[in-house]
Amino acid sequence: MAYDFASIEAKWQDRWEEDRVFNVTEDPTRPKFYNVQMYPYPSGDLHMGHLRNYTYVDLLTRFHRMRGKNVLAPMGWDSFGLPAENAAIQTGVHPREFTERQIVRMKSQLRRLGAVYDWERELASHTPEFYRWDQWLFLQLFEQGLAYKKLASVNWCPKDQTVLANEQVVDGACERCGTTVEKRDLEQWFFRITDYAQRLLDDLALLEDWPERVRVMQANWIGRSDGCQFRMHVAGHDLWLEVFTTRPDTVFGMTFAVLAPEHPLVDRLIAGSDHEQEARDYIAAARRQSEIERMAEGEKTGVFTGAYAVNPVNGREVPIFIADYVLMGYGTGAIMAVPGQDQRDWDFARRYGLDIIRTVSPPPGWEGEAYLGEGIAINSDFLDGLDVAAAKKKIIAWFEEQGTGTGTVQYRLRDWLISRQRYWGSPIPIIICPTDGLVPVPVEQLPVVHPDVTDYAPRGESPLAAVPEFVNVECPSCGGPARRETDTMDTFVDSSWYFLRYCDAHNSEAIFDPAKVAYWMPVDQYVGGVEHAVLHLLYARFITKVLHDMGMVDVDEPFARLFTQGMLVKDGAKMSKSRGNVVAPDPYYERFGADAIRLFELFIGPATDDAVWNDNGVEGTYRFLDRVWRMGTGEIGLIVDRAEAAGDRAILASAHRALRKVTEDIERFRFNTAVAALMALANTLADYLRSQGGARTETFAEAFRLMVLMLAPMAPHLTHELWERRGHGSMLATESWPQWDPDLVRQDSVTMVIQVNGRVRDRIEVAADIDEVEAEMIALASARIAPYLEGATIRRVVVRVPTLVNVVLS
RNA sequence: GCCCGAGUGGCGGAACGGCAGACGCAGUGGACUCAAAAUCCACCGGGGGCAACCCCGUGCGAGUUCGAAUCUCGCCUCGGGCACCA
Repeated sequence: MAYDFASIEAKWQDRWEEDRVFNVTEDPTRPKFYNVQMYPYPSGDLHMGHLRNYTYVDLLTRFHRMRGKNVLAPMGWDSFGLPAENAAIQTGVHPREFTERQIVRMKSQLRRLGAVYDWERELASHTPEFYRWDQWLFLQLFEQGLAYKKLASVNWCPKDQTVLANEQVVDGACERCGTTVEKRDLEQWFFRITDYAQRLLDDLALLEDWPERVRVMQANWIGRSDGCQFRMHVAGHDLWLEVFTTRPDTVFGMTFAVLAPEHPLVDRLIAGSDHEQEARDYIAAARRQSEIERMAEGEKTGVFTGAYAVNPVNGREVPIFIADYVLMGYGTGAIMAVPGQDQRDWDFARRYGLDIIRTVSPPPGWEGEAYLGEGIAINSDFLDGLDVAAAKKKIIAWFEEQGTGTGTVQYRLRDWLISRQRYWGSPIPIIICPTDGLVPVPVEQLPVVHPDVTDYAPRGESPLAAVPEFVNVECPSCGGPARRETDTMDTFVDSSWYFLRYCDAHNSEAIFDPAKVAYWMPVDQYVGGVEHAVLHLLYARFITKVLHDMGMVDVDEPFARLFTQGMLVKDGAKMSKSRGNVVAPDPYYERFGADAIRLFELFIGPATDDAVWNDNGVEGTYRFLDRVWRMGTGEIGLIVDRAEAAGDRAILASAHRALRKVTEDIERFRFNTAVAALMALANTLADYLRSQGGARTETFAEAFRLMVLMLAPMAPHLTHELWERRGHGSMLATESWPQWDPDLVRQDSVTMVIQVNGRVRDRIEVAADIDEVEAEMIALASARIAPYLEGATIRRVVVRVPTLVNVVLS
């Protein structure tokens, strides 16, 4: 009888829902397990690559549930964002309608996989019930000075007609559409994430159960540099130039200084100088270029200002240049240039014929250009003879004594730009009043809801700006006429706190009840793609810390354990709609069923690694499941009066060993080997059945029962049906995960390998508790190794009981 | 350029410093069948041998060790992250 997966799947998907098996509440008597998958953008159809992730999370939900945990597995939708809006531009369909249709579709596909969630906590960021609290959160940050608006040079995507956060610019292009990003000076809203830079960096150390590479990526992104900021007098001007350097120890080697083209002092330095026109042309050219164009030049270019800076340590006057290799956004936008110890300065000095002075002695035989390594200070007056660290310390102390400089720390991290000039996001709840400035929308007026518009096309400002009844309001403070802010928030604002909202998803009085959050947080297991290593994961950590500081969340870090799964690859590329290499699951559902798909997704390779799609793989796991089904549903034919046979203890032992392996493998996210262990067990049981002439003994029934329990989180439909049919109970999902019996797991006899000079020459079955003397005796008595011993001298015998003896001959 | 990973059969991959290739896919041969599908059985890294067996083999080259896919060093290749960040 073939396995009728279609009706079995439908039956159990209904049962899990009707019986509310995975709906949970706070229960202080049981350990909790908060299991969250990064909530998806509702893009509609799931392909095999997506199903891999959903299978992992669902397996964890079911596994931990069976282990007695109070498991919360919620699901929601990251449902604001550009795809719905771009679809609206093309079709005129309201983004809400489009989005909600996609959600319905995606939900049915999750159900079809057999993925279970506490759907009563479902949330979607595009709903006023949700984004009301986005806006509330914004106002909290605003009150604390953590949300602010400023004129800044920002990244602008000309295609999407909106600004982008630094984190959303990849290789100088828009992360979403790939268009080269431009720089524009615009008034924009920022979150002051830089206030948290040090804590975000320090607390990475607490995240022991995060992948190392994600922590490294975040640390690099935050980019702490310890250095020194000092000021230099501009000769002949009443001006001082502030520079930042990480190598203050090399200050005696400064032969010029450089300002970024956007530096505010530039104007005054060049005014009236012989070089004024040349400098203005250069600055204008630099402004026209994007950052990647600037970099693509390769050669470092610049222009002399005509002014000189006075090196505070030796009074030497050095020329001040303007060059676009110095960035306004980092440090002070001005540097001291030490070509002897910095390759970029070296390149520039060579091009413009500037002096090069070495201040750190390179090792003998050094033939490179700028020397960046360790060494002893030279040509540096009172620093001479010191190593780099000591020289840094001494020169910083010197600057501090003089009052012209100080040791400082710089971060690469910039404030998070959260304004977007688009429609489909949370409106920023601010009113701009000519008299009172930026006035928060009173909390009781939240949410600020999108008005419907007829034209979604981006025009450099949000389509909301075209709706007078939305824009024109009374100032809540003075009652005078005012305008609403029309920018919406970056969707990463939504995703930086949604996992808190799941804890109390329907609270209409507050963002959440801190007591409920205290029960569920932190997220015990967070699962998602590594592409979020610096975006979402950094923002979520930041917002959690802000809420922690407000006393609303007791934890300081949101995600105790992070798992970043590998991607599914086909034809040499990540499976994705845009690449056109997706494999749709439908034919596989129809031919092999959800459990076979799930099992293949688990089996395909290590969960952390990218895996290559194989068209025949699902059929393979289907064959395995079908074999299990046939084994479990054949005539039971229990031999009750049968004496225990030799193989009985062996198959029980196999089942218990598999149980230990499967348990440990799941705990370590080694799902592929867990599946392999179950396949091996099924093979063992099949061999046993054959040896018994097909009769199902009680021993078989027990071993089989264990196998069904182990398989339950992986292939839930089939195992639930077998469990019920075999009379074990009506709901496998709530059964306890079995415990292996150490007596059965223990091996009585093992294969001992006998090597001669490290090469295997014989294998002998021995008792597992054999002692070293006996092992050596047995080994040396082996007929197989006798020929090797002839005429040779035994130099040494290495014995590792009970598995190995190595006879070393001279 | 800097910082991480990873290189094992035809393929995906297994392997506490101790039997390389578990498990599966593909393939080959066989059983069942009028035939096919499904299922079941056997084989399945390369070379030699009738065989028992032997030799070679985990990207390349050294090293440590009784013993290395695994540890160390140096290369090569691929993937990822960062990148005029002073």
